[in-house]
Amino acid sequence: MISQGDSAAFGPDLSRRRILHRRVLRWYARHRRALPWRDIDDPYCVMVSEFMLQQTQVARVLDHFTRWIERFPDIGALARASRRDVLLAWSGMGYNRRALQLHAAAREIAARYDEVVPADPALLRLLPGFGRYTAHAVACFGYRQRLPLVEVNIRRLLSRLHENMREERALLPETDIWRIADALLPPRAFYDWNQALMDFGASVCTARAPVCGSCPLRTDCPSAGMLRPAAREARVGSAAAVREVPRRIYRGRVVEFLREANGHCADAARLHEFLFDIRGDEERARLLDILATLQRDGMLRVLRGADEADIRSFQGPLSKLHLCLAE
DNA sequence: CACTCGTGGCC
DNA sequence: TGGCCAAGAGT
Repeated sequence: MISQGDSAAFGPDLSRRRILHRRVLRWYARHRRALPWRDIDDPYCVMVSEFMLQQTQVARVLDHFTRWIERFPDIGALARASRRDVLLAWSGMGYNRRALQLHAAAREIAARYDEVVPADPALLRLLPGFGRYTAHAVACFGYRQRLPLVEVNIRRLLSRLHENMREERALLPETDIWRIADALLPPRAFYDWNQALMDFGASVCTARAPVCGSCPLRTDCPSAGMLRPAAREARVGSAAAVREVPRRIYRGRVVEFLREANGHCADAARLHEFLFDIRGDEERARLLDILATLQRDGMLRVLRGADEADIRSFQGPLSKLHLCLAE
């Protein structure tokens, strides 16, 4: 990827870019967090950390990462594990499909690549759960390859650094940010640079109330001191309008319920009681819909006489519907 | 491309 | 207190 070389704040100007690199890396040397997946040489550990970190704060991952590595120390161990054990070990992390994708990726790496995580981002990109960010992150942090990264922290930071943003929530389009990230990537210190930008975005250039006053980039940044909080969305309709609970909340509760079933099967009637205070036809349909999507995603197994295509068409009493965590 | 996917902390 | 947010990916 080549910089467009237009009016990009730092793109064409090499000396300004170097100043920026120095300021960020100096800040990083002073304020970097000690993270167990940082500056290690095991691409598998990097891969695990990157999956855990998808849409998840560092603090939560710190609670799970080391235990996970002890439980599944390498690609082979994870590939040989059952889905059930993987889902149990993932408890508390959220977005349970990530666990299944990590598992599926490990099995594919074991089968196709002799348990060696590919170094080529184009190959990584083909594995389940690997988008552009994760493929570049594993190649960069696992194999020391010079590749740009864009996730939420970097997107926010580079947006503000590139243009005068007026609202905290405002972001430049992601395609623009990838181009900017590529143009700003230092020739040698790219590993620390990528790590530094994420730390910096998490603690200085934050989503809400960024601390521009003490920011080492404030003289470089067109948005410094200009960011105002996003306006609150006015409530539409009646003041008491209640937002419906998203399906994924119930999905999470179902999976957690099945984890605690401790290997035994649960029947849908108990799940129905567990999920809903008021239980009518609507709640029954809601439950069957939830179970159908969980089954589709391979998170649970449904045991019952007839093998109908869709659980949603189940007619009998819920107590006759037995299910358990995926094998 | 807008929507879906968990969980918990934050102000 | 409830809406927003967090090292994104899949559809």
